[in-house]
Amino acid sequence: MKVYNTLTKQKEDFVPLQPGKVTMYVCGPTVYNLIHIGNARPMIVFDTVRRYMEHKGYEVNYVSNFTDVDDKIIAKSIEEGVTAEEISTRYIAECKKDMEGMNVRPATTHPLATQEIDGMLDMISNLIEKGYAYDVDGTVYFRTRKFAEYGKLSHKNLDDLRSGNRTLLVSGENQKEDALDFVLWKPKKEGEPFWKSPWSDGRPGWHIECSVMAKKYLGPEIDIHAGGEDLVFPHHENEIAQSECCNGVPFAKYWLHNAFLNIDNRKMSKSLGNFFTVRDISEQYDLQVLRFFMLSAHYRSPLNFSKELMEASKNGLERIMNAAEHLRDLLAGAQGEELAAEEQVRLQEAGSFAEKFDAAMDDDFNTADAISAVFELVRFANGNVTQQSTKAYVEAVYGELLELADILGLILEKEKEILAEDVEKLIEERQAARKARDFARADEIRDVLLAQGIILEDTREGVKWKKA
RNA sequence: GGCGACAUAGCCAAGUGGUAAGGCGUGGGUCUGCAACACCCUGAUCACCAGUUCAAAUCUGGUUGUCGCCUCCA
Repeated sequence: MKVYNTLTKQKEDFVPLQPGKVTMYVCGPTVYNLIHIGNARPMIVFDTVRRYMEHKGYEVNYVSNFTDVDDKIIAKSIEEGVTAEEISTRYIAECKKDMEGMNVRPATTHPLATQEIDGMLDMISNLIEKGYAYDVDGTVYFRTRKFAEYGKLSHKNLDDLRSGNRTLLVSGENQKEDALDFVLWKPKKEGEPFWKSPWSDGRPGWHIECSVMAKKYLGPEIDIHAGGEDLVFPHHENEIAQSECCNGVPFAKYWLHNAFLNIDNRKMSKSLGNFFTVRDISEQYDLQVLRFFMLSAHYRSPLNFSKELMEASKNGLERIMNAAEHLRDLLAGAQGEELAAEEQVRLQEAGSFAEKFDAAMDDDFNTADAISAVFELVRFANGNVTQQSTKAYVEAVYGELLELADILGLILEKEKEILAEDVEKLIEERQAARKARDFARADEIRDVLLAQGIILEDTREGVKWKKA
């Protein structure tokens, strides 16, 4: 399996630190509002990475934080006149709902920054002791010049960064020894939440939390650290500095970053009015469609979002769902526990799609290519599985389809819904009318049900219905 | 200003040296009372120019264009 490592700017063979096990840390959202569809991309992409790793037999310890102390959360709490905790608790719950809708599995651990303050105090103290950090009037800064490898992840020329650095306007910032030094701890302002520390009553800087949580839950050295590409600098660069100076070992072996999601080829922003929350999308689409859409491009390519593309994704996903449903129908009536000779041959062909799928995923998680293998399997199933097929054969093909879909986090099984009694009666009446070749009445009933949001389809296996 | 990415059919999107996957959409056909599903058929020489090579979408150089990071940001 090859993965693209931002650190080395190339695809590398994936070799975990411990055979059979993968430790993975993914930077999670700051919970000051409903998550937007941009937040959803790393969630979906790295959830898929996790699923594929597990499919390959790895035991994955997956940690993703919620940042629950931050300027924006405080601003929101002041705006609403409630505590910061109330804001973060609310939006963590909402985020989990959205994740469920997108079929993003809960992490092994979802740590909260506010629950890890002690660990942060320890790490900051350690960095000060070693000379990697300094305290100026209660604010603690990381001394970037002391860490020779600073910049290795983002491949930046630090002198350019320094000279290009804008004037330090923020009060207190001019106390820094170097323009690139960043905050580990900052004193509270009036009315803000705070914790006691040797330096001041205050709160941690943004970067320190991830270093601490990754270490606590995964250890000082981890396999994969992932997040959005905007986090490469400064967030992940700073994490490396903190963790490696504190722990004395390389922090993460592989750094994975997803590209941004754009709207009409522009970055999503509130000021442009092209800002969508996952919740907005869920009002119009099953969030599975959003997931399918996100996986239709490679995670390192920018992806453009639009209504047209969502429609296309919806139709494409429906094709896969239709095939699965068709197979389920065939399975219900199929006989024969043993494959026919011809079926054994055909099944090898079907298996080639799973091989193609794995080959695509092995190549830096090429989900777009993997999806094409799923479509090829769908076409195979639509054309090669019939009412004459043995049960063993139908099961094998159906099982393969479900397995591939599950790696992508797509749920093809539908819960059986029960129709109201009067609707059932109308459907029966329509079947009778069709038998009597009273098509006018049959079509009339179909229109009546359509108005109720129920679509009827007459198939070889009988009448089917679905919600519009 | 510094650094970087990308440019493949109407749309989306794979494809890093050997002659263009897949999906959506369009049009035609088969099946079905019709519709839907499904199946078959339908489409590109890969931004432009030059070079390397027996051979390039794929390598090199240049041009044009789009985008991102350098500041909170997934």
